[in-house]
Amino acid sequence: MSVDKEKFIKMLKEKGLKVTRQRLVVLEALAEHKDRHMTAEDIYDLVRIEFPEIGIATVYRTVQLLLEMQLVDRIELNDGCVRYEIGHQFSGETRHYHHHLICKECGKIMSFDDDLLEELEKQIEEKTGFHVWDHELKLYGRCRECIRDKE
Amino acid sequence: MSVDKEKFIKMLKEKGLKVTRQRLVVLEALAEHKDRHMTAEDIYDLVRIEFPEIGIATVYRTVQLLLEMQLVDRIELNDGCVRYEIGHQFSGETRHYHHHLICKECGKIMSFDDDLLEELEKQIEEKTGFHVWDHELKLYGRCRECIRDKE
DNA sequence: TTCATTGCAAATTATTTGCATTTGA
DNA sequence: TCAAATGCAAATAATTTGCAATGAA
Repeated sequence: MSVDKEKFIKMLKEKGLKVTRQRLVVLEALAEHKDRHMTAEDIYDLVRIEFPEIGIATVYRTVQLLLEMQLVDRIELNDGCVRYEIGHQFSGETRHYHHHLICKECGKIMSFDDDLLEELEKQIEEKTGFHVWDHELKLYGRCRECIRDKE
Repeated sequence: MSVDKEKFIKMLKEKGLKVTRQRLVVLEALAEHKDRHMTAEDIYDLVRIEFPEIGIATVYRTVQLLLEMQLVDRIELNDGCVRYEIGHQFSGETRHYHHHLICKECGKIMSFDDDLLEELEKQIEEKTGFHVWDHELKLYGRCRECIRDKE
């Protein structure tokens, strides 16, 4: 965690931006809940526990900044809510393939990593001339637990 | 186009719902602009040309109905707008794999069909026990035209 | 000190809802 | 005829913005 924080601080300074407690606290909340895929409200609620004075506008502004810095990713699960998760890039990986398994029954979201789409990207580039930079894959279905509970 | 309309009318009647001009006009707008990936506002603007009395609430309600009937799909391109497109199912295909190539430069959205992910789905089911019903894939990058213009 | 950042409240945007009126079956 | 559907306007929800006060460099 603290390594991530150092990186963030360095990046802020390089950009001539200020290192504020608000910014650090929002980043921490995201880093400590990689799995939760939080909305801005979720982050706000979490962050207020240790920083009650923070305003939700600051959370939105910080999340926006983190998106621009490519430290977090934005996900929409077609339920109308925008969610944020700490970028895989940030966790030390080279290219960030963040795919999601979304259970339509319990709403749980699982992440998984895979390189299978590189072949597909290559084919698309050859066929259409479209150059792929990044992709996002969502798989909807039923998770193991929900399948078991229904049997 | 008219075949689609007949199918929709049949489905409405089966559900005991009424066939209204508003519903037909919204469906038509979507069918005639498969490629446009329109927001509710876009549909509203289009539909008002030939039906100025229509209210935007009716557009929202109709689109909602079409989603429930699985005649249209919902897409979010991570630009904050919810968009709708006539379902591939509706166009006669069996399973609807609607993938999108999104150009980050000009914003153009291209659809393409592919079955390559069936193998991936199989692997996921084996490894995680998650049963996949449907998937959605978005590929971000630069389209052929934008690449050419920059050279 | 000094300008970026913040918190607050008001504004904006997208979508939904209540209700009186209209309309399709 | 009569419940379902519509249009309108008001309500809600999510996000953004203006601005005076605050705080990091």
